Amino acid sequence: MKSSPEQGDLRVRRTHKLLWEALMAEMAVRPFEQISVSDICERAMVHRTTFYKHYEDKYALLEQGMRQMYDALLAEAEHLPPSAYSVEQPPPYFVRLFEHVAQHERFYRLALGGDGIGRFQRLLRNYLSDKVANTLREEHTAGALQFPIAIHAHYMAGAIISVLAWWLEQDMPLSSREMAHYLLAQHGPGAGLS
Amino acid sequence: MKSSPEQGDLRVRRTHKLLWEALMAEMAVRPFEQISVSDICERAMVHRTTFYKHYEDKYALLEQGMRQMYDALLAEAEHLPPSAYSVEQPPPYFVRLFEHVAQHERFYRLALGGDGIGRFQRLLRNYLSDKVANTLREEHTAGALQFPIAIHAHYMAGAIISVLAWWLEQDMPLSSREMAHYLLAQHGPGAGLS
DNA sequence: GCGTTAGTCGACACGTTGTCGTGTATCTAT
DNA sequence: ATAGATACACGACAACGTGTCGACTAACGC
Repeated sequence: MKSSPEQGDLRVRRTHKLLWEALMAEMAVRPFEQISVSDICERAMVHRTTFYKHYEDKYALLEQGMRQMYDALLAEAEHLPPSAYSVEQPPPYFVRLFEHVAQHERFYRLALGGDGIGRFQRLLRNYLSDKVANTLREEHTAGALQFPIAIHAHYMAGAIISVLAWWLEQDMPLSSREMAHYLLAQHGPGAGLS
Repeated sequence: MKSSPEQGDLRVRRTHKLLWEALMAEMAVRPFEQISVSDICERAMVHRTTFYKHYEDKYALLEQGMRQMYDALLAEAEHLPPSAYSVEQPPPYFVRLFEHVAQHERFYRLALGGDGIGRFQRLLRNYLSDKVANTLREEHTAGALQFPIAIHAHYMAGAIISVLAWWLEQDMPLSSREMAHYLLAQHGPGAGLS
């Protein structure tokens, strides 16, 4: 119990790390579809048979990485309600979101930039639209709805992701706080989620 | 000049059509990445060598189809300004947009649904954000900007695409006019593009 | 009708994929 | 520290998709 085992076998963790980083490096050069398992293994200096002992194919590897990034986001954000908001102070939830993206910049550049990773964008969009929908439901429980919550939620989710992508593409010229502020400013006061 | 040649060789047009429809049919079943040229040719009943005489690979085929859909959208929408708008009458530009998507439902289901076609979404997002940005620039030429036009434009573009995707996924429960109305209603009056 | 061109056919070398069995290094638990 | 389990490396393998070739046939446009 002297050294915390962190988790599992050291060799396994190393292999996973090597393969993931090799994939990321490869994706920075050419699109995912035309990266072969051989390419990944060669760069990772891992034998190809070893790859197949861990993943079914390259999609499984990508899926796991995506999943981990997604879980990290959930862990950071689950205790932050997106509703707490005053006009001058940008809501901590959205600030945190931008910080999270900045922190994992390399991954999000691949996921949201260029042709993007459709699968991850879908995951993220569903998560955000759920978050927004829940907030909307809490806010006007008795208030008359001018339009379906679902539309509003998907509208916001798409907008957020698009702005995130723009932010990354511009090499993050504004701070997370500024971006969070602008993001909600777009929506206008009194239009919900304010 | 009796029968209008439409364009070019009949055989070529037939082959293009067959290959494109085969690809669409195939994409309705399995994701694009794991569709082989052989699959497409088999379904299209076209010899594989013929495929390679027209396209470099399956990506080229997809690209051409995308391009044609995109050009069709431009042709329909270029003479419709997105700005002409009164609160009760939804703007013709957005109504037209929804109608266009409904008209080519099968393609847009593939492009925006599931994992989507990242490349096309990127094309569409850039087009929409340009459109929005131009409108914004015209509207308040002298008005003080509360936030960068670029952010606003990308915000709107992402929102529109996301709502379109939702609409298709729900099997289009609302009319194009209703959707266009809701789309702008989200944004709230006085928040630009109104 | 005649020349041109698209399409078919079979075959080829090449790279990638996924899966073996065997041997070796390295981790975990006692 | 040692013994047993397990991850990894290695080489080989068949199966498949890819992209290209030359020669033959069918269909189109003028």
